[in-house]
Amino acid sequence: MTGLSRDLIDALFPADLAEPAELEQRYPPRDLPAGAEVTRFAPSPTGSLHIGGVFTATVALDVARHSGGVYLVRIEDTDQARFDETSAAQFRAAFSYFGITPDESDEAYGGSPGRYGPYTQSARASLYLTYVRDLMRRGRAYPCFATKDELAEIAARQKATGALPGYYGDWAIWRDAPEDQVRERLAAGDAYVVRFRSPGLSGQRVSFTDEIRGEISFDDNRNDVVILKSSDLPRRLPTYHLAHAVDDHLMRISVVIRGEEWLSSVPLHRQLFAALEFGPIRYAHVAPLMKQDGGSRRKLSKRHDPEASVGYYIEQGFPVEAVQYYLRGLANGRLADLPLREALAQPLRLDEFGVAGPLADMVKLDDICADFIATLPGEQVIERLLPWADERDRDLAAVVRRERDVALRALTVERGDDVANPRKDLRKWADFRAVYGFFFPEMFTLVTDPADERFGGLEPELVRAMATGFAAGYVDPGPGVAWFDQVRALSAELGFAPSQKVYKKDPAAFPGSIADASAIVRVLITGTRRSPDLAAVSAALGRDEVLRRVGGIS
RNA sequence: GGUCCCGUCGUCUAGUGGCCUAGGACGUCGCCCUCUCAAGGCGGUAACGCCGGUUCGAAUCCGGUCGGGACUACCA
Repeated sequence: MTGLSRDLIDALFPADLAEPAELEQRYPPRDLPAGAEVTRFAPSPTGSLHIGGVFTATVALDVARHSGGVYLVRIEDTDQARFDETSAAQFRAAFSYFGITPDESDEAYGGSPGRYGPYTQSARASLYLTYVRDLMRRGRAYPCFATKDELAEIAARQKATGALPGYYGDWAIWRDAPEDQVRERLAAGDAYVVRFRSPGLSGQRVSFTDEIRGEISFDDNRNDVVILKSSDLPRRLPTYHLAHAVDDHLMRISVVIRGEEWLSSVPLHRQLFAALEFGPIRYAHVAPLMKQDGGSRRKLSKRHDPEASVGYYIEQGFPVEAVQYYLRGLANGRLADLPLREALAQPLRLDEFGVAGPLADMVKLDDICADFIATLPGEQVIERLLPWADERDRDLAAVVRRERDVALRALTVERGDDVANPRKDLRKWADFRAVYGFFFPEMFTLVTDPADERFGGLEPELVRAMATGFAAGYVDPGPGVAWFDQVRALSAELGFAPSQKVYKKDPAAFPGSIADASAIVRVLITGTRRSPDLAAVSAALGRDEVLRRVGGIS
């Protein structure tokens, strides 16, 4: 393990690279009170954000904020082939929608650039090179010229002989290659990667503490993993492993909160930290959100599940607080039993996390959302609805703005401070049009055909008689007025059964029951057979509008 | 295949040797209320994966087994 000579190594790198010691000074430990945590969320820019990302980011942000620390966003774009340039805008929109704006990040992501930037890995390329060179100079990393074919062949032989897969031991053909062989390939212009010289011995165990899972032990890493990608790529970028070590150290992250899929890489990461002479870092591995798939479950996937993308929540207009409340409940079960406002204010605790991946339950989310919106005063419903509608339903936004008073009155129907059991008919802003649209004259189509199927197949003459009679004797709803009595009386006059019970006893004796009779009025006033309380709707609509609607048929 | 993680009602969970004939929430079913919905009230349904052991006593501790998941890339 005599390394390569210094001049050979240095010739591989730009001459103006900083030394590790300089970087230590440029990015000094943060001046924060004891106990303050520095956390980060590090997504790859491959399109829209995954809801699991919002989950992890929420946790990271919460841990930082509640400890008086810093939460930052770093973009992991070392895989230039998968880079999607729409990501920045989508991420930023998602952060802002879910209220998880970073303290520090590149400007495009909503945070303010701090002194630990840049916060995008491709812009940090020379930083990684400093450490790769340093590792090589100290014999802890080496160039590897193995081609894809050679690697495939090694893997095949390992499989055939039952050997453990990987690039290690005798299989690591470039690990101790003589210097002249390296020079020869270099001179020939062959492409190479840089591999970490793993100090791990086969069979050696290592253990560490995960902030969520507690004590965990693994076989130590023995693979000489690639830390710097191929020299024939347009840009010399590191793999995730090296980037993680360099960035999280230089950004002075105190606890790495990331997906569970990284758990088994921790032994490697610890070797890297040690080789790089970085201080220790803590880890918390969060289980992924799952989706029921037939008899088993799998990770919620952007490809297959619309609810995996944050775009879905934004488009549908799920209220942020409700989504946050749901997510926090999944993180710490204790919070799911608290009222929403309290649960949102309570700190998330890493050691209270469930270790198994929870199933994302959209039905439960709906319930939480409906509950939440039901507690909102009308003014606030409108205030939250409008920004959503401006983006997703401009016609609706225009109508609600123009007729704000109508919207406000509509939102007093069976809801509001004085109502014990408010209606829970809105789960997300996209529901508004369907549920409340009929209140707005401009969005309401008059029902003019007495044979309309919404009347349920009643004789057109009967429908017309009900309409005319209702209009003729119309009494406004008000205090002390039993508004529905006028419907009841008219219904009896026209021969309808006074109740479902009576009607069912002898269906032939009546054209229908009071339910069918009131449906006529309901359809005329609201356009549908299912609506909130008619008296309350009529009060919100006002006498003129009610009569205009009922008059559509006579 | 190997390594690791995980395993309580359909779902999220409470539960850390006796308070457990296993509690709550969502769902679901039934009833009540009722002019239709949305709600609301009341009630029901339903789980400790399995097998051994330790113990006076186990959902809780141990071993095994089965099942699920992650990783095993020059993707992150």
